[in-house]
Amino acid sequence: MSPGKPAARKTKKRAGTAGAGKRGARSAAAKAPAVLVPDGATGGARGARGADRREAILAAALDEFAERGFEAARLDDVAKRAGIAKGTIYLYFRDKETLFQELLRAMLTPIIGGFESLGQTDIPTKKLAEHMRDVFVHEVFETRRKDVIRLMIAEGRRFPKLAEFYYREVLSRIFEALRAILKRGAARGEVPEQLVEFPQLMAAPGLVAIIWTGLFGDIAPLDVRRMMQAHIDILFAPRS
Amino acid sequence: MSPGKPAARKTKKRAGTAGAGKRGARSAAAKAPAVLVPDGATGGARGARGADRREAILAAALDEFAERGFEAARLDDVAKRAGIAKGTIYLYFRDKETLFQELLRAMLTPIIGGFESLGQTDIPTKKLAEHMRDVFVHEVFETRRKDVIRLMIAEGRRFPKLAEFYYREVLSRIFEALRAILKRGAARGEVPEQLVEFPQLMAAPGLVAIIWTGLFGDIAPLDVRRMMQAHIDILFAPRS
Amino acid sequence: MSPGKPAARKTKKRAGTAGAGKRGARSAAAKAPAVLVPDGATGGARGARGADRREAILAAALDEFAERGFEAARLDDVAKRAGIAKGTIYLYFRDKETLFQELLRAMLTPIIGGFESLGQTDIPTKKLAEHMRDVFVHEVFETRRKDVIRLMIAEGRRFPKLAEFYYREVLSRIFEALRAILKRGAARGEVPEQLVEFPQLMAAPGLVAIIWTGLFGDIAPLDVRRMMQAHIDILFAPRS
Amino acid sequence: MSPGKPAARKTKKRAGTAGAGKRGARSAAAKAPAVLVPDGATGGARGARGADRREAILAAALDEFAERGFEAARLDDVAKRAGIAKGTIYLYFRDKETLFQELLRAMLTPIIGGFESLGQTDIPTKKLAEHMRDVFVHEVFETRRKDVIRLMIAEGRRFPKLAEFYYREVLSRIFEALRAILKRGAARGEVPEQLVEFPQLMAAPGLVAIIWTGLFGDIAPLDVRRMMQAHIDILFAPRS
DNA sequence: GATGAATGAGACTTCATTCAT
DNA sequence: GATGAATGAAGTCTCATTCAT
Repeated sequence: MSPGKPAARKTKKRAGTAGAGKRGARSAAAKAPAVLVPDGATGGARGARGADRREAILAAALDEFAERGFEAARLDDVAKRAGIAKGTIYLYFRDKETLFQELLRAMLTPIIGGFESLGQTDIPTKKLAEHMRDVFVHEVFETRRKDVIRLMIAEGRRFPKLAEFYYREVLSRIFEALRAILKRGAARGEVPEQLVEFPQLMAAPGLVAIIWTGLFGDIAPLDVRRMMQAHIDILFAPRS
Repeated sequence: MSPGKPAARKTKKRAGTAGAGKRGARSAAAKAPAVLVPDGATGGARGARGADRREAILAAALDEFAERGFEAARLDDVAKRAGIAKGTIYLYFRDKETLFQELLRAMLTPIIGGFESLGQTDIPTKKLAEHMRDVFVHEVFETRRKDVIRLMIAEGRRFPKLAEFYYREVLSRIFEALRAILKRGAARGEVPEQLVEFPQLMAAPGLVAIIWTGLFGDIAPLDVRRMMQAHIDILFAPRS
Repeated sequence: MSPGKPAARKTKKRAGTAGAGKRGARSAAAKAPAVLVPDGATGGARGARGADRREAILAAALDEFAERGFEAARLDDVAKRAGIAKGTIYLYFRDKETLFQELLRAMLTPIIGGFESLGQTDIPTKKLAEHMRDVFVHEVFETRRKDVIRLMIAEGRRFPKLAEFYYREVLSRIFEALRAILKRGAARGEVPEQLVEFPQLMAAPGLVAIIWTGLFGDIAPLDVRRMMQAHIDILFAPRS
Repeated sequence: MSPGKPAARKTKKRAGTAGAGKRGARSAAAKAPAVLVPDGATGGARGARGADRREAILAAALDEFAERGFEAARLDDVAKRAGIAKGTIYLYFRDKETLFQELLRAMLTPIIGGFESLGQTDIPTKKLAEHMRDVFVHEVFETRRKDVIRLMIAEGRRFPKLAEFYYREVLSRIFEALRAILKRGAARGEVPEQLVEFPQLMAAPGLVAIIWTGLFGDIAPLDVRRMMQAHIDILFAPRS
């Protein structure tokens, strides 16, 4: 669970990854590709090989970056995990930085999809909020995407372009949609007015969940779902 | 055959360092020391020098680590920024990792102080919350401590010991105090019950503030104070 | 998801010295490879290159270590002498210490060969001794192996494992064989009894030869062959 | 006895000098000074302080150099062991190399004394040889001088001047005296003629003793005295 | 297209030496 | 004279990137 001693760099002998190389390496790959690549691109005849490779690299990169951060991750390990040669990475990505950025972009983009359509329905805002919470828990928190967001948080400052992209393509859109929903809810008296101006307050527990779990998950587990429910209950409490 | 002169190492002239001390180097030092060092320790005759140096290094390290992260920060730059020689760092810290950890420990520990005493007073919980928000804004958000927390968030996973320390020495205490306050507030009907179980919900906007500002501060400024006020208003809204 | 093992790092297994090749790299390489590598393994198309490099590094390392000792030798110079880049060394040896130890092991191991078979013959012990002296002079004293033994003597204390290896794999075997020979010789009255218990006395002039030549060879040359002959004459003098 | 792991340089914490600093540090100092400094220089009033310091440094240096070799020994440790400040060393010795050379010179010079007078007596050569063996065992082998000779052997090649000095001032004189003795012995038929030309053969077991003990003393102890006796018995065996 | 050996800039760390106190 | 904090050259080792096969 815990990432172990940080100073891994100094140990002379590599910590025996033993089985992990075979088993663990693919685990992420099995999940991620569907997310990273538009359907249909996978099934091709021979040319598909290239796309597969790309996927394998991205999946492996996610594992390594998530585990060690951008600087500490080694392309050597990414290659090993992807089951390819180190040089091959450079056939698909200009350099480490590009790999990192494309990984994050690829993983972050599809998040929006679900949210933007939510505003259409006419169900009670609280129900909507609970649905959003479920989506977050299942599609983000219990997913590799949680790690992607964590990476974004940890490294974002050093990749301003990436942060901007994330804001423009993801956050601003989500908050746009959210704001619309909250506005309607406020109009109906279901939600406090203030949320409209600061939809971040609505999302804050998600952020807490990701960070808390990452840092203190082992020492002080957090029941994320219940926390988010509590938050919703507070926001949507009937007010006088 | 004959090895000739054994390693006759000559020290080159100190020419290089001559005008070394750049004034800009002190920028952070001007702020941090007050935090890092107990008042009065500065003026001494003997040990003071050492403490000063230590402070200068910590201040410079904060700048570098905050800007680049643990791995990417170079001790060379830390030294340059502190206006000292590279080797001097090692007179005060065993290695880069120790420097990093001591920096965070030194900056994080004093955070608790202010919070723990808050529970004693008997003023309305909302007022207390607003006071806490002010403390946060002035003592953390508008301070280098904001960067320290950001560092903790970004690198914490790779320094489990540090994360544990932070949880044990800082967070758990703050939440302990917070929980007591909220309990009393809930008993008086000022605060929703759920906050007692999840005091994280109370602190969440602070987290949002730090991360948002760090990543999107330039693109999409956030009025942190107002956001936190909105949050308080929602939590303490009279409920039916 | 979970950070799992801290490192996916694997120890690179060097596919042994299996593949081989000669053709020297530099001065010492011209001599050493024949010693370090079994003949006939040269032909391979693929691995040959790697083995060559390895040989070149070992040869260069021998030069540098012999000239300056373990600590003072610089890998930079080893690389330069081998005609490769600094980093390349680390593709073949984990670190400086490993390089040093593998060098000594590789050079010392084959020494035993010649000696162990000597006991089989039935020629007079004195003739045997003279033959051994010739082997020593040609295979050790006039060879790079002389330097290796010098290194072993000079640095052995700081590498107890290596010293133990040398004793176990080389010396004890040689002395075993020697003792058998001397025992037979003593039974025949050709050799003084005492030599059986202290075969070191038989080998002592070899040690003297190596050390004397190393230290005073230029100032006070020593006719090693004649000295060893004198020693043999004394030991095998007919006694009353 | 054994120097421990060779890679001491890499361990983060210095091998626990703990007790050694107090106890071990003085051990050598207690013995060496008498050797290093002409009698009478010690007892002065106040000025003696300087000579004492010098002695302390030399004694400490011997310990450190013997344990780690010239390159690996750190002046910091020498100072610590001598109970002085690092900079003080430079008040007495120009630099590390000078310290090393003066140490060896100081320790090696007095060795000759005893030997040169031996030739005067008229006792049987074998008795003389046995006496010399006793002197060697007590004054060299069981003494710090053994380490000095070991150092000479290990580092001599890198300090040609020192080797030359040793040869000129020590070895050549000893062998001169030895040769005279052996010549007389040979004339009387007590000793084989050949020894006169190669007195090294007489001294060889001493060399073996020092080196063997240093390298394999722990694994395969050697009864030095008996070995030397055996050697003498062989050399002086009545011959037909 | 793939490979992986090779490269070499660059990071951390050590330690002989200096010098202000 | 002593001190020991400070210096910075130098050494080991890592790893992103290249390129011949």
